[in-house]
Amino acid sequence: MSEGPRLPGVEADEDDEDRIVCHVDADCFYASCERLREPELRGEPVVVGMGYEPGDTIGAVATASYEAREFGVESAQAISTALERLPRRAALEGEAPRVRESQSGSRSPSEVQSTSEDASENSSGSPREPDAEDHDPDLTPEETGFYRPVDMDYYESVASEVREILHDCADVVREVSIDEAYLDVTERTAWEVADGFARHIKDRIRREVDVVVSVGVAPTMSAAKIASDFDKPDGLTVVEPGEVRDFLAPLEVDLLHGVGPVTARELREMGLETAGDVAAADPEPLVERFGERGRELYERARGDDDRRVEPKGEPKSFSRESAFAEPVSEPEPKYDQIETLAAAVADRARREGALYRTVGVKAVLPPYDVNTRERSLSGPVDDPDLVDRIARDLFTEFETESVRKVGVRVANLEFAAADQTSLDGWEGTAGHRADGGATDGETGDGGTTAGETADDAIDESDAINDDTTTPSADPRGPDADGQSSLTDFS
DNA sequence: TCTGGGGTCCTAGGACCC
DNA sequence: TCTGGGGTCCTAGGACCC
Repeated sequence: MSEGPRLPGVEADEDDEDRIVCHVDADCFYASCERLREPELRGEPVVVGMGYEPGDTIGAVATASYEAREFGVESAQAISTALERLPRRAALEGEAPRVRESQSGSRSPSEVQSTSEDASENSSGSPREPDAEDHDPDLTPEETGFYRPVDMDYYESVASEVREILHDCADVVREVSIDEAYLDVTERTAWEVADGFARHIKDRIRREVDVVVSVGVAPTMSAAKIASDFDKPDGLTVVEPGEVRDFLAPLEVDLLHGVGPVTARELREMGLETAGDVAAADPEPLVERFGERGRELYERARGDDDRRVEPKGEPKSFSRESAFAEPVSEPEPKYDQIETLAAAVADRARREGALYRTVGVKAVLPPYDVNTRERSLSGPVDDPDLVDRIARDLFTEFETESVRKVGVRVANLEFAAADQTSLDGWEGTAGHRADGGATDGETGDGGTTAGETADDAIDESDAINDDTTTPSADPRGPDADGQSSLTDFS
């Protein structure tokens, strides 16, 4: 096997074949959540849009219910495109205001009330949406759907209920995203009854949270992932050891995890259409073309994957970005956005207890030209003003460009609570900078850290002040910020 | 599909160190 | 001063995932 040296205490190889890995994947999760609090949406086409406001036509599809997908609405599609294929139900209400009631039959008389509390904090809660377009007299209700904006806080609350069940069903859980997780259930079940165990997980989630999930069970993470996709929605697929390669063989290459449109096209150009083709191919050309990913692809296609299910570690970066309704050339709106995003990112980091050592910006120029710039500091900081100043400075390059989207990011995170002192000690001094402040013992003491970071902050702001030429972007001026940093910390 | 938002990992060149 | 090899960090871009 292509196994590196093992850490002491980890079991030997033969153990790997005995893992039972479960991949649990909620079906069109955001749409399911919307139906939880708005039961009238059950059975209807539902589209949840990101960057979308009720009644608007901007944004993109985050999730489309299966009913909506039948109209050709797809994930990541522009809302404007989705609306062409599936007009808003609201567009009918001016002419046929009773449509919804007649559809939902003898449902509880308080159906409108049930959403009124949503409406109070978020005007999107009511099923009645503002009309954005002219009514099409030829539309029937059956040809329309409901559009809702993403509400992550609510989805997160639902997800945490699901998560609780998952942790109850497995010793190790790796949460991949809000709607997806791997479980190592080796100690909880056996292959002969894995099917029933997976059924049990599905049933519990359905009963206790009223969310539908698809489950894949397999001896490896990659096969379990594909298995859970195999029979969506409400799927349950078990692939036992020894069956993996045959299970994968007929699948098209783009169903393999890590194969997107670009790689799929290149694989096809190499004459590899299915996972079976990849598994039977000479791995060398794959490695030559795709590097390590090629090797991985080859192994995964053969069912070889020795990754263990492990809990997810700390995040590596935080970012926020936002698109303009149309490309912007003037500096001010862009700097305003940068300022907002920088504040949001810095706030997030602070809430999560993260220090950051790198600040970056993103500028997307038409047609879709992604540019990133970043700068690393000599030590980790928690300094919102600094994030703002560095972000502005990095962005000056794009000041006068036409820009359709901007973003701000912090990375190289360090979490105060994390103690990994045993692994990256100070014996390899070569790689370390002279200051070494952050790793210099006493990591728990906030005062020390703040002191160190204040120095870094000042160094940085000085450097920026020197070449900041923006005339009047910031009324307070960079100097004022530098001063406040200094007084805050020292 | 004319393009949202939040992430991860990989690659490649250059700087810099030993 | 030139040459060599190894290692790490930094930056930019790209592919991919949900």
